[in-house]
Amino acid sequence: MKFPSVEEQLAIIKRGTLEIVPEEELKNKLKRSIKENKPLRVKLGCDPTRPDLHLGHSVILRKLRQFQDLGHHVILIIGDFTALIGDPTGQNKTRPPLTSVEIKENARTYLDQAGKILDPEKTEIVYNADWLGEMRFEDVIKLSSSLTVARMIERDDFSKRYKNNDPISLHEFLYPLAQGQDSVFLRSDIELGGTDQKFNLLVGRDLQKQDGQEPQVCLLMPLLVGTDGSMKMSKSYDNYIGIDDSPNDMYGKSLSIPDDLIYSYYELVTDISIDELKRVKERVKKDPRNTKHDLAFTITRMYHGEEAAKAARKHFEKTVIQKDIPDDAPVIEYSAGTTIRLLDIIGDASLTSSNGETKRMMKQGGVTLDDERIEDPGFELTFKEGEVRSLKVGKRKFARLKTK
RNA sequence: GGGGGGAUACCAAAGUGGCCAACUGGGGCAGACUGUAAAUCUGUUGUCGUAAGACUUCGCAGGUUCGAAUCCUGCUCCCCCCA
Repeated sequence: MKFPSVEEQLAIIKRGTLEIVPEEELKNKLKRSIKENKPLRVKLGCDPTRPDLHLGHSVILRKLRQFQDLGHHVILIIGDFTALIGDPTGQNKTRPPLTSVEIKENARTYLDQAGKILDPEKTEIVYNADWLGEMRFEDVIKLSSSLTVARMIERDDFSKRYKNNDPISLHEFLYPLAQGQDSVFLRSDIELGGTDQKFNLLVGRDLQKQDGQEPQVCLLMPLLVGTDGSMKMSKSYDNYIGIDDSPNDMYGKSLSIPDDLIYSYYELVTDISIDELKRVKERVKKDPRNTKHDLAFTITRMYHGEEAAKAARKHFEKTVIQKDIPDDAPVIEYSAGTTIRLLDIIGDASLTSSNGETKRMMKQGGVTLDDERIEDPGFELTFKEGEVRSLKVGKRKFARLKTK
């Protein structure tokens, strides 16, 4: 394997990266790696508590992929042991512990999804229970002597919880130490993480130094802002675009981001070249609409391929712009002569979660049958031979009513 | 070990015997508008019922009362302060 020059590597590594601590050390590591023809060990710990990956996670995973493409060695740590603690970073509550069965299950789905971004052939996967689970209480005590309480509680998340009279369990203090111990064990050269992970990653440096190792370089990626345009992308805020989302959802959700996020999405979650990125910057100002549509297309194509992306674009134009019902709407069949209330059809097909909700939607004008608003909850229809009607409930639920 | 406070719908938070299916904010949903599933504005937000109305819900289990989220008893869980 021949490595590109330090400058070329840096250009790629720095794309979208918020902070490199410290950059000088990274340069030295890269230089040495070229000289000795030895790949750097790049580490990412993942938390198998919430296995549904979204574009926010993809920012870091894609960065890892870039390291792989540059020829470096990537190690993905499944935090099966640390999941027993739960990363307190940014949390306002103690996390509920998971059972080991759940953790295993989650780890598998995590790897499945991460495999869409990383090169699975070149990824070393390790489980941190393998070494953390072996430590003796004595080792843990020694480890915990390297951090002071003052340093822990000056962290924003902890100090807030403390002030709010929210509980902080002692074991949560151990999380950064456990994560740092991973770096010691794996002798990592670089660790990736979101900016909110800065504290945890820096602890790794301390512990490595204490162990007599050369400390790792910390590479901090920005937190991707979610589709709501204000908070970080997260499943719990429901502002996320999932890696497993359907092409239609992916396309639609991508379009819903505010315009001023277009550039950073191109930078952080797509694979367009650095040159193209420069052009995007100009284009956003002149033509936000099409730039955003292209972004949605590019993202959808990355995860579902060209054809699916085209179909998703068409679907969006049809349903959202023209407010038509899509071709692939589910078909509901009743036999000829059946007379039934529309309310019951919607209920039977579970297009809403209760009859109350259906009625509410009807009252608010959200239920349409063949382009005609149905506001009367008692509305009945009779199925006639050979008839097909289109039903729309709310913005995004459709069905075709057919006579059997 | 001692003392104090708390548990209310998806979340936060009012309510302290009938006017409570429960104020308000966030979130969600719908409508209008828009290049957009963004922003904004408006409406809506327990279940069943076309409706009238009925039923279930305020940590859990009992009790008092014509009537309880609100009062009493026991239980569970949580937080703070002092040591």
